[in-house]
Amino acid sequence: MRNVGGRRLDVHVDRASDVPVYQQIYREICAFVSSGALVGGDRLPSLRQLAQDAGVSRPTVERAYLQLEVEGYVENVPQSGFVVRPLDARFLQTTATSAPTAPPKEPAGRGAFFSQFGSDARVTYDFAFAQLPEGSFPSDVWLSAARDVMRDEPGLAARYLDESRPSHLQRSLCAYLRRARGITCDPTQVVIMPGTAAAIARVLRLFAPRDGVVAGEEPGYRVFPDVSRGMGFRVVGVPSDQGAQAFLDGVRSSGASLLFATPSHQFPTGEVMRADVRAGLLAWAHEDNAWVLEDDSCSEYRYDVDPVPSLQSLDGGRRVIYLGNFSKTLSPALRVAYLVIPPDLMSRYYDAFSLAMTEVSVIEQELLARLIDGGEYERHVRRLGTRLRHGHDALLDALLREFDGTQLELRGANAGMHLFATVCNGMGYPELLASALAQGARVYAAEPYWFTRAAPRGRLLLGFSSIAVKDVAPGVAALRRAWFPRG
Amino acid sequence: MRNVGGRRLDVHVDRASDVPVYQQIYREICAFVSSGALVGGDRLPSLRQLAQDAGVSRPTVERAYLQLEVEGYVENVPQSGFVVRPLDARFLQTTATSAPTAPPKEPAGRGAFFSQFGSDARVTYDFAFAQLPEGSFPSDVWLSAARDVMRDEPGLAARYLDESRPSHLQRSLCAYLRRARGITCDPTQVVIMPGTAAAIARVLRLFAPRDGVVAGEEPGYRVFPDVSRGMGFRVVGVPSDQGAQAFLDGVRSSGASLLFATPSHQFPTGEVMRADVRAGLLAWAHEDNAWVLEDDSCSEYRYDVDPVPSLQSLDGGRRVIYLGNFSKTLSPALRVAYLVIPPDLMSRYYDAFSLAMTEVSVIEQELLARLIDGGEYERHVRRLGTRLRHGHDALLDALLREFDGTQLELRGANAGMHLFATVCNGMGYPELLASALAQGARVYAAEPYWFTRAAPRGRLLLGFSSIAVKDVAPGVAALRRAWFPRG
DNA sequence: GGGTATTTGTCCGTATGTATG
DNA sequence: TCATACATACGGACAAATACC
Repeated sequence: MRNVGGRRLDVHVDRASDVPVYQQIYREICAFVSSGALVGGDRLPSLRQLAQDAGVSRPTVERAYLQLEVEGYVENVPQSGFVVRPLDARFLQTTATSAPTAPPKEPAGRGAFFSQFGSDARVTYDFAFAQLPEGSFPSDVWLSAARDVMRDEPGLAARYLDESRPSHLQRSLCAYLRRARGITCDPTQVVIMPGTAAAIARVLRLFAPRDGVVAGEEPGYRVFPDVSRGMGFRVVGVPSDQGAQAFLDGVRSSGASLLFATPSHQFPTGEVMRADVRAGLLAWAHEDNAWVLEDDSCSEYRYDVDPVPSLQSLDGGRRVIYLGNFSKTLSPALRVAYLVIPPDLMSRYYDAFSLAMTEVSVIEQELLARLIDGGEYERHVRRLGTRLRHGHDALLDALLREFDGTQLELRGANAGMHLFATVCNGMGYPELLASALAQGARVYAAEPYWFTRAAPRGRLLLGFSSIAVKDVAPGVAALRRAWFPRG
Repeated sequence: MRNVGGRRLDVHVDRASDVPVYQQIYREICAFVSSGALVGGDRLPSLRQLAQDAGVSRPTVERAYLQLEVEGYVENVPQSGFVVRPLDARFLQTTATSAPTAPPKEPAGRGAFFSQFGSDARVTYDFAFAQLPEGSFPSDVWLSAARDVMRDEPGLAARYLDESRPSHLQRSLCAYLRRARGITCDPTQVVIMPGTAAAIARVLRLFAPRDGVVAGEEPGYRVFPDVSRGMGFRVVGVPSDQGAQAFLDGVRSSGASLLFATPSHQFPTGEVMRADVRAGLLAWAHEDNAWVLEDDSCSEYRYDVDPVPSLQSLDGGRRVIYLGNFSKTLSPALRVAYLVIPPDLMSRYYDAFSLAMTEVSVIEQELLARLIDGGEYERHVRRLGTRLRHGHDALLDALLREFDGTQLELRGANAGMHLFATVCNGMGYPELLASALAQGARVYAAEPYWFTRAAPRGRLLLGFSSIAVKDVAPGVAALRRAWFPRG
């Protein structure tokens, strides 16, 4: 056992430093161990010795040694001294080598993908399609509900959630879905998830890996095929833009055990799934023991008639997994979605997720539940709906005024937050977007929503939810100048 | 084409009903279609005809017909009439059959699992081990930060998040982890996840399905093996309670490419991973091209020395994936955890999650970032730390007073939120818990934290984080009465 | 077979009670 | 408290399709 107490251990203390003295001593000895200057079996200098050598008080050294002992660098032999433990220092990072590494490069295209949704100085007229109007979030009722939660439930934040009983939000959503969407279910069937993608992934977990094929509307909400493929499923695209027969044929021949669909407001076409198609879909699900994952997002906004009923309500919730969220009504920033699991899937669900804890802030859950119970949520949705209708009417008017039917075909009017347009001027997607941008207007390509076939030309999304009503007419005029300059 | 206009369609309107007249008409016709009373090709009565028959005005009928048309029950032949579409009604739920189904049965044991964490009238002294003190959540700074966010960022809630740049919270956490835990990373390496389980699942997604074996400390945080198995991994348990050599041997022979570990505060034993073991672990990771998932939860609370450094900092973040959360510092109800992905895993990460959107409320993220930036977070953690120390000291004192070393062995003192105790009275787990409960005290079995081997007898968790200090001494006396009645 | 009367949907507005802010 | 907005129900004028003479 080498006794380092013999030769002097060179510990330097800088009293001017911001780092406490005991930490300086601790760090230097750590560095000696990492660098091999101190090796296993070496004895540290005695407390008094080092205190004297470094010119500090004994308790200061003691504190450093205790830290070293707790961390296991040294062993404290009672009434004898501190002995360094043997240690394989080859891969220990010393301060010298811990230079900041270069930030990892992100893949090409990622930035472009996200920044298309970001702000851009060149854009005067942004026909964004899933954003809410600036300032539409009900901050005041939100904050007041937050105050109430903090006052009424002081223990909520401290406790781990007790998931043995349905939560307040599960019960509130169950009642809301019953009166608003005709959904019949028990609160235990309601699952709160952090966003639609997470909800889709959870549903897919009930199917992997036995049933390898799933189907989704094409064009359709892109997240479904992306998540499915990421989890190892094969995804069949069922044509959602070529009529009822093509759709049902596609479903029947898909061989899938799960179909993702948006019956009350197809994304991106904005159309309603006809009653006969719904009936055919349910017949398929019942006969082939398959399931429909109904994404009911945006069903709240309907400007000519009442909201169309959910597929789940037509089926009595037997073969339909229901999926909704708050992204289009309160805020996409909330990241809250909810599933209703059919009774016959619940045992599968419990097998996989019986002990899973919720992944959504319990505080925000309680808050949401109160907004729903108190009726503030539905009032807010109604108010927002009329606001959106003004944007819808303005956009539709302007488009019909500036373009004729041979130039622009429109689908999905009277609902949602966007129109689905086909521009018939022969331009490809990059050209359509770039020429609009050159006139100060931003529109969005529908191309990404095809995922197994090539997208047809000229399909665009024109959102009316976040653009100011006064900007709609000049924005549409800009689009006409961009696409039909001689018109 | 049958003309239903000929024979009268029996539509009854109840003017006393709460249901609007137009909806009553709509519903009745829907029911006729579902039941087959109206079939494909039938013509609906004309607007005027039905209006007269039902005794309502024409626009009312018009409204019902428009709803039916939008939903696709009928086709509108312009200026001619409404024709019913053919439809396969076999699986359409009619109102009669949609009786509420019985709530699905949950599996046995689920309720028991969760209710062990719930409240229980028999419990006077609850030594809960992961709960925070009632009222410890900083409601006032939270609410005031919420107000600030709503005021300063009115657009935050309306916009979809732009993930092309690191978020505020990513940057704040990066700086915090650097100063508090010695972590060197770029903000792009920080991933915000909705809870620890979700974070573990995301890490595992980087390894599936090529590397089928993962390893975890045993006993250890139960969520890791549960999530891993749920995702199809084989989990090897590495003994964490049998000394350094057994642990390192276990790691080396595991054949795993990922090890889950809690170096700064092993769960549940509460001990610190010694420096020599850390060095050996890093050597294994570097030599075998394996990765360590370091769960640094609870590292903030250390009552004798400074918090012990993270394994990630010793490694320079090369082979260590760092995992932290706010469950033990702010609130488990928040459901926020964070990962730091090593640079050499980032390309794999981008491959899988490049386009993934965050799953944590952006509002809460902004709020957390402000608490961190403003120093309120660290102040809160310090304040909570001293409060927990009082509980720790009281519990340790009481245990050493009531029990002697042959009756009760203690581990993991001076840190965390619980002590790891071995009761040497020959009782099994049910008996230990039940006898304590009979005296009004609740303690927690460590049994679930063994997942490949049988748990040894008598290991318990005694939490000191949420019990009132004044209750500690009588609670411990109750335990002594329960376990050593003659003592 | 063409003009006309009738039936049909379509579009315009208005009144009223209720809920909202 | 009161003005406003909204949902519901209603009536008339118009135009296209159809049936009939």
